[in-house]
Amino acid sequence: MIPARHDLAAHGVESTADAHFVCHRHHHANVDCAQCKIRPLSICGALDDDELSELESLARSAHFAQRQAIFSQDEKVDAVFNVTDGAARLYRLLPDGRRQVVGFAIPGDFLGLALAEKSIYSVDALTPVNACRFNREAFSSFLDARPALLRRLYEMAGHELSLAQEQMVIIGRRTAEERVVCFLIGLRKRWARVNGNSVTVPLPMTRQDIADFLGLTIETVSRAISKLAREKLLVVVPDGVRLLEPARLEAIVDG
Amino acid sequence: MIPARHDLAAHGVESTADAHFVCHRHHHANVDCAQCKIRPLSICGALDDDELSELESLARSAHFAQRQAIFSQDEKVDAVFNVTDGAARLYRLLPDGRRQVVGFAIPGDFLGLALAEKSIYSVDALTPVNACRFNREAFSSFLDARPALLRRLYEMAGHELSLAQEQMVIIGRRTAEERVVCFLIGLRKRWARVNGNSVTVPLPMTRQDIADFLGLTIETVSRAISKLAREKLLVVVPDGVRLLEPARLEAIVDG
DNA sequence: CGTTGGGTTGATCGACCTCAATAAAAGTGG
DNA sequence: CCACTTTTATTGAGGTCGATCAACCCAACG
Repeated sequence: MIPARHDLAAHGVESTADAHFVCHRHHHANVDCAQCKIRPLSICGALDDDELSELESLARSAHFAQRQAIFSQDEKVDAVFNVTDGAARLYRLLPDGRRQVVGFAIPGDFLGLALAEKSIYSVDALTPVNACRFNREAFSSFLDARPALLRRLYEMAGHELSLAQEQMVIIGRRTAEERVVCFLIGLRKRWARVNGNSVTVPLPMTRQDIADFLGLTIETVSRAISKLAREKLLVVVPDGVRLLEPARLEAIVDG
Repeated sequence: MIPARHDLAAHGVESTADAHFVCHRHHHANVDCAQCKIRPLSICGALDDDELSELESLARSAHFAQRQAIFSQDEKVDAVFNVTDGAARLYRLLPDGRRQVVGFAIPGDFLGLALAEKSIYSVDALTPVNACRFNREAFSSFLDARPALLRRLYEMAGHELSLAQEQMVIIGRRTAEERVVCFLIGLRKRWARVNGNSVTVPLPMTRQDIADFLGLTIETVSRAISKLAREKLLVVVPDGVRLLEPARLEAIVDG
């Protein structure tokens, strides 16, 4: 049987790829890098003051409502984004509706890293998202004149690649429980750059999103989390989990 | 139960990471880019004549025997390679011996793309391998002075990333038979750049390697190939398969 | 207060894994 | 060149982890 097929409608989003052109309060506003809390986490951290102000002039602030599309699979990409607030999911759909989430974006993450003309996956907002928007071609040209930034992006691409390979190991060779634990530990580590390393891991995505990220079903994810809670390794809190024994969780994964 | 655990010994390689320092006939020989058949496929294709001769002077020809290690997981990387002949497997091991193959390298592929100090995976030769060897730090410096090459590598990294994400979809959301068909079609497409698009797909890797790439067991891979052969979609030939009906195979995958 | 979208839990089923036997290659040494 | 071993691949029988199907809970919300 075919695993994890579900209705395309179930993943429907409220808007199309270029929906970010609709007007919002903040749309087309310039950005203020000086105030930006996530600058050191993002590509902008690689720039000196002059470069930063140049890049700043290319950037426009953008906002996406929850569930709004940021990219759509197989469609043209005309802008790239640096996420400053909120979270998004990146996923690919098979023709019959099976879905694989290939990643989640949180503040500091760059969307459209490959600068490809067409997106090979869809991205939509899990929560309201604020981002810096760059015209793709303008950004690409800027890059050609700024080897330091290009180098930084190259390093980020290498990092993404290693995360993707790690995810292959998780999906290909780990048990359901291990997958869930890897996911929670990995996500906590990523949030740490934004939140400090709190033991509370925000989960802005649904169980279905987690399942589609881990190659599992929603029921299996739910059961795994329940089991971990029963074993007092974590507690489920609104919109997340609190890890009670990070060390024992780590042991499940690399023991 | 834990899937696909096997003895570490079963994957043992005959040599350590820096075994390429042992002498061979061609070791430390200069390379001759003018004679290189795979130049247009590789990073070198991005260079003009001046740049190429500069890069040529950094390159030394290297040879690896079958099963010899090229990189080792968690160990220092002091050189990167451009494969000119042969094939290699890239894989990660879990502490208990479970293995995930994250990719296969064929002529034209670059090993060490991320230029990381430590390798996150192991690489060893499936067949005798010839490659251009570059000192990692020297290559990295060369890169800083050659934005065009950096850009090319950045694009290659983006391509690798999209392959890795595609592989996530395959492992996470496809059935065993689909995985095997995706693998054969995808590999054929990659060989096409080297061999022309022959319907014969060379398989220098073992069934175990394929299984570890697809998140399956060797038995499941074997059964899937047998089934495809029984259905006259392919025939098994020494060291490979011949695809009899590529169109129907494609249909299994994107139907 | 009915509806709707998540989430949890239970019972059953099946795709793939495990275990086992055999076959076919590929080395190896005499 | 041929026994002998070792490695790799195939095939079968049976077991299991996670999928499927289904019921139910709960909070949000118009």
